Amino acid sequence: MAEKTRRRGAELEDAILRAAADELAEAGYPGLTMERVAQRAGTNKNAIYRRWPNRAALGVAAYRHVAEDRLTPPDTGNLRDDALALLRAINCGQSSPAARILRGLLTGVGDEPELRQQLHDQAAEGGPKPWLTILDRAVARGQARPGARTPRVATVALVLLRNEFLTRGLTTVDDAVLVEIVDEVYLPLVGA
Amino acid sequence: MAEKTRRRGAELEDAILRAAADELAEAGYPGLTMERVAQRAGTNKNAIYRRWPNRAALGVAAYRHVAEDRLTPPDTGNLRDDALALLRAINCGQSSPAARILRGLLTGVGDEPELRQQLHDQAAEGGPKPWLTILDRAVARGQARPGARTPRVATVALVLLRNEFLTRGLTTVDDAVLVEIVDEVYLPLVGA
DNA sequence: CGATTTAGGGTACGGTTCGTACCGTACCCT
DNA sequence: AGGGTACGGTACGAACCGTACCCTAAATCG
Repeated sequence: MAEKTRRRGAELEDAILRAAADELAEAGYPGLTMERVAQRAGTNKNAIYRRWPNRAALGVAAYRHVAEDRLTPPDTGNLRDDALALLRAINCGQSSPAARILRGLLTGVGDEPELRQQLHDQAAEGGPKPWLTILDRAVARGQARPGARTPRVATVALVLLRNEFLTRGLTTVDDAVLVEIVDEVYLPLVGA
Repeated sequence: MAEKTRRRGAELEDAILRAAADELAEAGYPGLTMERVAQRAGTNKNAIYRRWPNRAALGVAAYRHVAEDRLTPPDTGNLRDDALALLRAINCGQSSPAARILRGLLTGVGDEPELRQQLHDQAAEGGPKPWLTILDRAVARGQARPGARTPRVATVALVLLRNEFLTRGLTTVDDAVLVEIVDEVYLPLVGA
């Protein structure tokens, strides 16, 4: 009968999250179906609903699994190149399916502030940490003013890029836009 | 029987759009249901699907119907107050229930690039024009550098506020956030 | 003024998906 | 060995989308 042993606990949970992440990558959040996730994970909806209360929660949890690859902040010795490298990594990089997924999640989470908070915190494209890192180095080199080291200021370029994704509905933005964001906004904003 | 004459054409279309806009304002895009719109408009889904191919198209059309009021840029004689006034007008949405609807649509219209394009073109909280207007006046007063008069730079505050709406899922942002956006980002960016 | 065309009203239906409930069974622990 | 827990399978109700069908009011035209 080729019966494998019945999975339990963490092993099964991991399989579910992996299946959900695959579905997200293939069909995006609108295509994330509980039944298909269950089938792909070789289990049933029961095991899913015992862990997450609804589809949105599963989606957010699975997104965690996908977007695990943190951006490692570049260190070119030049703030402009660092910022461009970060934007390009988000834009072209492997996280471009992640952008689509994130967009779908933002639409689907609805009125659940807790899930939105999770998305916003850890979320999206590495969060504020890499930006604060490159800013710290720039301040040390005298290329940025110390007052710029706040999350709001540091992530302005990220927010502008995200805005391009959201309003234009694209998964990739023209490189000239990245240059424009850096040269017209980011450097004048944080520069000394 | 108090039978009113059967509505047709533009009259019925107007009633449907009005009902859809009301539903959008109350429950947001996820709560926009064809059957409820039909019931609220005193008709049935038939009349709706004869005019719009699907739910998303109806949502965008309903937004169009109520989004006429443009923001008139304030003129306080002070760039900081002008910018705050614009942000507050968008935030409170008192100028238009349309703003709230737009937020719901932006978060709710998922993977339909055509509709997203329509929203982005015609809409978006007044667009860059009022921001360019207050910047022009500020430049004339010596409160802003001339190079800041580009759409990308001028609308940074708007984009940051929109980002708050989208990532936090709120319909209203705390006023302190507006002040932070203006003082930490906008003024340092455009100031001379 | 009567006949024809058009468009709205009412309703039912298929398909899909969410989320829940029930029941039998394999696994873990003591 | 025995019990509690968690998994597998399945069926079900509810909501919603989009479509189909028939009937009727209204506009249009001969």
